[in-house]
Amino acid sequence: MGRQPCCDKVGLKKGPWTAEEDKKLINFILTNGQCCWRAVPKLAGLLRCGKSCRLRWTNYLRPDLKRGLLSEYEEKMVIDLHAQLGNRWSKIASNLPGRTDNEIKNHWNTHIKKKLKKMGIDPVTHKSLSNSTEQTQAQQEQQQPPLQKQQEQQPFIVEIDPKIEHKNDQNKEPETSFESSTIAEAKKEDQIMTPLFDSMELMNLFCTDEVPIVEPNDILVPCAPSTSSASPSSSSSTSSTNSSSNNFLQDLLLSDFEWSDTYNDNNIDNSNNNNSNMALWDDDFIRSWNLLMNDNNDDGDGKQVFDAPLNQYPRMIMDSESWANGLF
DNA sequence: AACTGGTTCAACCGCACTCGT
DNA sequence: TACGAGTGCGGTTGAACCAGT
Repeated sequence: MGRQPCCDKVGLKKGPWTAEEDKKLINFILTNGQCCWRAVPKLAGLLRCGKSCRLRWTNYLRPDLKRGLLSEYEEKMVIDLHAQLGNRWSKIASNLPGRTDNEIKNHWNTHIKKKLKKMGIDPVTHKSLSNSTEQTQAQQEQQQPPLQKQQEQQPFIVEIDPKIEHKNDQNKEPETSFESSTIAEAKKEDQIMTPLFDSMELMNLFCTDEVPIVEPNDILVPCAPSTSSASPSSSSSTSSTNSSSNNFLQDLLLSDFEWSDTYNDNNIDNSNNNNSNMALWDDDFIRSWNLLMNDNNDDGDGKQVFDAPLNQYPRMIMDSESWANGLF
């Protein structure tokens, strides 16, 4: 017996989301939190399937998402995690706060794969490409040692968040021999997390899979003064945990802001709790939400840079006021 | 300016998994 | 245990964008 489609596809809209749809979805989730995705489109007044709504939210609208290309550091993490986990993008993403599996998958396919090939590394096996002669291999290794060698030389070891792994491994995970041996051994020794990098440790404490259900009272915060919105200089840089973003809440006069209990529970043992929170609410976050909250009624002052039919809102520009006034 | 080929990435599709009954 | 609904995941697609000619 075949599975029923996730939704009745008749009359449902497909393709790129419009700003209007985004607003509806955000508005609904902010008001009601994330509930049954199947019901979301109906309740939110969207002609979309629930799956599409979930995807749109998790991959694009979620407030904690970073924007922009992956940093070198993140790229390294992806490569190393991929060496351990293979194409399990969601697991890889769970070790990269603010990044989605889709984003990482795309970045892998478009950037990292090529880079590795250029470096003479097979992106699948993470070993030197076999078709090269030993000599050229040696040359390549001199120029750019394969991953394992790199790790020996400058031990960049991406460790998998044990919380995530243990959680996931409650259910059997078909693993390749390569990765299973690595991970299983690490588990045995119960030392998956080796704090090679403090920032790494910090980052691992936040898992995008553990993003709290966003409750309205978590997000409906006083709107940031427009001056704090997205200075152009803070472009879509990938490392959002800079000093300025660390003061983000203070900048917003939100010192009493707190995450929901769920979130706090997840981070209760995090001595750097503030920092991890900050990572969620950085400049990019404000900017992206500003982008989303643009009102179509914007009075043609040049902020709206997309043509109505295209509705390629990801690239539109606007200010904080529109976020405050446009949606609620 | 127009065309073309390559690149990027948001979104879709279908299968797998989890959970409740 | 079996079944169905809901959700998650990874592969794929296609429209938009970009660079070269």
